[in-house]
Amino acid sequence: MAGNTSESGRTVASRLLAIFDAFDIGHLRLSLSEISRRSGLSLATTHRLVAELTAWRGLQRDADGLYSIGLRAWEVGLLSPLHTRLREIALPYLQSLYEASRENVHLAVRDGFDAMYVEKLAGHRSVPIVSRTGGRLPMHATGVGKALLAWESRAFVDAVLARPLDRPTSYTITEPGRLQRELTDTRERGYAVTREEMTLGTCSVAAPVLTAEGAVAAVGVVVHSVRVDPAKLAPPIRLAAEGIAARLEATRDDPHPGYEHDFGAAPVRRAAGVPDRVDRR
Amino acid sequence: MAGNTSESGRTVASRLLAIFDAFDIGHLRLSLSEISRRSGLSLATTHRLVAELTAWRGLQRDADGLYSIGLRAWEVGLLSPLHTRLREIALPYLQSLYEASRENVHLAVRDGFDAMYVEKLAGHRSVPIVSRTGGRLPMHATGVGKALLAWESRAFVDAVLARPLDRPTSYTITEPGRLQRELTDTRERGYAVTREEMTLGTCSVAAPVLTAEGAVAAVGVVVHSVRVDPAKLAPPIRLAAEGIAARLEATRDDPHPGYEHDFGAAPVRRAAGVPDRVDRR
DNA sequence: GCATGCCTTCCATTCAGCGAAAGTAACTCG
DNA sequence: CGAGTTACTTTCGCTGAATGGAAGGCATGC
Repeated sequence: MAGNTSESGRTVASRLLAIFDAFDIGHLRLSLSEISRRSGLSLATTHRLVAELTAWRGLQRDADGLYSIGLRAWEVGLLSPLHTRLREIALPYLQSLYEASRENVHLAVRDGFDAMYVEKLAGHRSVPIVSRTGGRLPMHATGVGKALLAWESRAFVDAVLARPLDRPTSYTITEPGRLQRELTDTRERGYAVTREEMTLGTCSVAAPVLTAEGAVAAVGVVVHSVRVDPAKLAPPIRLAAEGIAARLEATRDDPHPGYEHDFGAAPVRRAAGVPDRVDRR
Repeated sequence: MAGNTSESGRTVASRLLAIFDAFDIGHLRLSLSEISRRSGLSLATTHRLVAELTAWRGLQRDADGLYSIGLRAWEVGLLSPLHTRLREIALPYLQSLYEASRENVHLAVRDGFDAMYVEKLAGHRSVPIVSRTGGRLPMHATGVGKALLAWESRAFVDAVLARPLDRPTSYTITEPGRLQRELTDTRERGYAVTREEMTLGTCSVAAPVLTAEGAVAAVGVVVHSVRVDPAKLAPPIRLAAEGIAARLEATRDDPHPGYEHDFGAAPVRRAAGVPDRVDRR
């Protein structure tokens, strides 16, 4: 870096991003020292960069001195096409699906080797489950994951199978051969089914959102094992997935279907005299 | 910066963040040159920093060469307490409110001088409105905004009144005196009401989420003007707001109520051989 | 074929960024 | 009560990472 010593070749940008990387779902609030340790940066560097991030409100410092991800980071993240496009288009379909089934409804995409949950609808009556918006679960053990995987290239599936596969329950399918067959079935059937492979007592049915790009997302429903009949559950899910796919194709060039009247498109005010939080102590 | 010439005193970190700032709801997809222009960075610098951000997947480059906010930025943003705590706690209450009213239900916080929408529930039947998750609207013209403002300090309200106030409709209240009185009424009444002040034909009722910290959020409902009776709408909204406040107070020290079983808390895999998107061209 | 716009790479210059170290502050423990 | 611990903040002199101009490549369009 510009400067003194230590790990050469590391850019300032990578250090700044390492600070974001220090946070995850199990570490939502960190002290300065913890950020320093988890990011591998010296305390002095961490201090300076964290201060800069905090001024931008990518981080926020709570009353007890701990840092967490800030409002501005949240705001910027929501500009992702995942939110503004995919989720926006999918939401009405997911809503209908939820209202028809009153069960957990999921929208997921593939990210690396994980299924990443973009949206989750759940009511009081739904089975409580581990997924959460912004969360990741293994592809081979979830409905949406298998739906995504089944339409991936052979090479990609092989890459997945070559890795050690998590086994959250004793029903989880981790044998390459069985999983391969499972994926073939899924593709022929048009939808994926899991039976207690992620969580004991719950099953899921999921269908891919198929566009010219392939399976860009998957829609799934999670229910109690006892009340499941995949064949009955599947048609409305497939319909929702196909509806989303059609809307995606139809609006391919429209970056932001829906917000023609974009009030609030004004540039974000930077700090300058705007009290972030009035001190009430 | 470490380096050549130009605007001295600007840090690398601020330049990196300026790249994020180049995006907003009206500019979801930008070319490299556009990012360069909008951020005020030289093309070479932009190129380098954008490349670094893209490698981290804070940005993504689409098939047509345009950049947008990436999956990793979205993922990190969702670690904000706004999402993991406030929204998580509030969601069941908002759901009930939605199911009871079948109208647009909002959860908002104050950010600077704006009301910022943290969550929005809407069905087909609801009035179509301008708000969106992650969006901002002026405080003086919205239900949730007035609910937040009414419990702010006198000094803060004065600061708001001292600024030029947007006037989206002819019903918008911008006269300081009237707005002050409106806020006093709101505080006495316990909830805020707007009548076509943001959008013609719609009204809203909103209540603050009051904790020891003050009005940390607000819950609101937006309906067609014709079918509105604020006094009837208010009780369930206040109940929801109070429920949320109580849960917030009760879980004050629990950073993440709900995810005891945090599957997926594994550290995020960095790039290294994980195909972000298999090229299917 | 020339102009235009966009992206990428190269490179000499130089100042922003670095970490050690010292300072401050809040607790704990004997 | 003082010594020790842990966490955070600030200072400072050295230096190599970051910078932007320039030049090259590659599309469009006229």
